[in-house]
Amino acid sequence: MRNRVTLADVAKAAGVNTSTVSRSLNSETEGQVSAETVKRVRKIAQELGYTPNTMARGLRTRKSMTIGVIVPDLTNPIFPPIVRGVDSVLQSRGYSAMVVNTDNNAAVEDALFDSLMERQVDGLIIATGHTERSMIAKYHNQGVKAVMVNREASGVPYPSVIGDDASGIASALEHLVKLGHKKILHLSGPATLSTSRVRSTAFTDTAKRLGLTTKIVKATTLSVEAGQMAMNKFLDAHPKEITAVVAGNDLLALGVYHAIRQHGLRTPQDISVIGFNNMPFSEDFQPPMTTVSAPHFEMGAEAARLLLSQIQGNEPGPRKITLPVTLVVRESTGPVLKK
Amino acid sequence: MRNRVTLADVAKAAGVNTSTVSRSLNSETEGQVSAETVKRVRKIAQELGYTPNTMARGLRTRKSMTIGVIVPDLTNPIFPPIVRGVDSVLQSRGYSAMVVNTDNNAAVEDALFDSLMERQVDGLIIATGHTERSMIAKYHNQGVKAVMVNREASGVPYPSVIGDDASGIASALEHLVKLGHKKILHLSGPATLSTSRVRSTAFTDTAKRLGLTTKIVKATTLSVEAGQMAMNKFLDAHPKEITAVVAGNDLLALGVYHAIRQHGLRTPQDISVIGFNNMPFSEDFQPPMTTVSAPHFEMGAEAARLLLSQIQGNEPGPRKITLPVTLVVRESTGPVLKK
DNA sequence: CTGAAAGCGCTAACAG
DNA sequence: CTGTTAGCGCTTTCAG
Repeated sequence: MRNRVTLADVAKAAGVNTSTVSRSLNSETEGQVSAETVKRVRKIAQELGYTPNTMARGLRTRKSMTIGVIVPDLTNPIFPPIVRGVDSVLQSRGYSAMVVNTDNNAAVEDALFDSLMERQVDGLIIATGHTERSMIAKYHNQGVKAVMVNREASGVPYPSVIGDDASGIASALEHLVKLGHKKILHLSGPATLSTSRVRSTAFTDTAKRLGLTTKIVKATTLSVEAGQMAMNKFLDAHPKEITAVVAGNDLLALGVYHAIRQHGLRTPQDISVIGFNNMPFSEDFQPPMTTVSAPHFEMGAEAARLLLSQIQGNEPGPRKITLPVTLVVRESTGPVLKK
Repeated sequence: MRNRVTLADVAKAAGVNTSTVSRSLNSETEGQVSAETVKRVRKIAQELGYTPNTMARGLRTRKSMTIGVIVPDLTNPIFPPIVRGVDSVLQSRGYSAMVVNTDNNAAVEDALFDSLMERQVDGLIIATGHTERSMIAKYHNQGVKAVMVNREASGVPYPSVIGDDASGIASALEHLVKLGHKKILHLSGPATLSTSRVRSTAFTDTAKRLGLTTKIVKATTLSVEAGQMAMNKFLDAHPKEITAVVAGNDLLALGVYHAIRQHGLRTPQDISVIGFNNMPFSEDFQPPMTTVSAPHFEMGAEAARLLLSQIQGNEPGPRKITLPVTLVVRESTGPVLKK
């Protein structure tokens, strides 16, 4: 199967050496060849349908021109935009992305990492929130270039691109306060995720500043099911104790919707709900979700830019890029109703 | 950066030839080496942290162990499950997927295809519905192995894996008829997409069989916006002409929701709506969407299986695999209300 | 400006 | 059972 046309074929047809063909076809070296020859060689290559063999080239140049992108699960709607953002800058620079899913499983991640290394990826974009510190260390020890996205970077040797979660949580709480809410629950994601920790901390800090009465409940994973379960449990134990919940992400918030409904309550009349991420279609939920919008596509693009610059030799240092987020007010939040 | 340990390093450390190391490390050839040597070599490879170089191997074996997956847009929620399905079987067989997005742009697709060829992918999984016949021909002429997924295969030299769209549309219409609907609109996707055509035809056939009064309107793309626009236009021109709409997919159906709301009408009280795909979170829409559920993950997995079998030399022939779909009844459909 | 030659890391005959 | 020898297709000195 596939392309049998090699440099040698083109060389023979053009009556020149393979090195001349190579130089003619590569824009960085075509200056070393007479314009005339370049033109002729290119024409012949075209006619013959020559396609460079990336593996052969990579073997020689020690570059694969591919970037590994590690996500927990592509099925989680925040990742496709990130991946597409990554892709948008990679593609324009001749790179390709190889996306892998860890399903939040350390063993899987380990195997996937090895697989990416075997494929000689030139760098990594890591979007798994819970990556073990040790895993990151392993990457770094092996001299792997990487950038983290949607993940806190503290104490880690790689640059990272994140949304301004703290400010997002703050505006969520301020919005609720304006609506008259004073007793607010935070349904947090698991503490193993850096984003969960950041949002939790921001919640606590802002609530204190605003003088609110708060509760924090942790969900076991960032999923609708976990959110629903945790919220059901909370409502069972503390009915009518809160008037609003700020969820760790939209999936959790959706779980909260379900739990609220299961308890015969309504959103937002009985309990207001705010999500995080503004994932696709959150405007179409029932009710349309008030949520903090993070620029996922741009985060991916920025991460890719950072990585490429690192690959080109620019020492990065553990830089941290924070992109602004905005609260999108829809219909899952409303004023506190008097009883 | 990266792994400097090569076969030669391991060979030297073990006091054997590189070929012995190669044979020892590869499960298919380890039988050619004494068990003792295998054990020793593997141990040393392990200690040295040897990682095979896929590019070197691929150059030699003429296999990249990577599969190109061509989708229109990863951001469309039906594709992540397909990709994960593909991945699930690829991974277990040592292959990796390289996913690219065409954005339904022929020029982009062309460039992406070239890029995949340069990367020496061993095969293609094509999930773009509108791929030009000529593009497919190009693939085939180049001896590229491929399987199509979620796309009709007629007249095309590749096997394909699709959902049983016709039966899905039929059950949708039967469901509506049971609810008393007689005047039904089909909001179809663009005719350039094979799935749109199949569903359209099925709609017409079934409606005739059921003796229904129908209309068909075409949206320009499979998007919420296009669906909304087309439906708005229809409602402007023909208010109260229909009591239900069967949309070409969930995105279109969502657009229909919006248009219905914009016209001050309600779903399902004024107009019932049925989508297609049962995309993630369609149960959380407002209202929860009645839709035809297609087994996307399994479709991807099956496509990967077919492709791998083809790569292993099993002549495929233009086979077509149809997976069953099921109507999921939720709250966007209801009985016709008397005026 | 162009050719010759070497070699990236690996596997696959071919010998022994 | 193991070593020798090529060579996959390409880029890159090094000569000229």
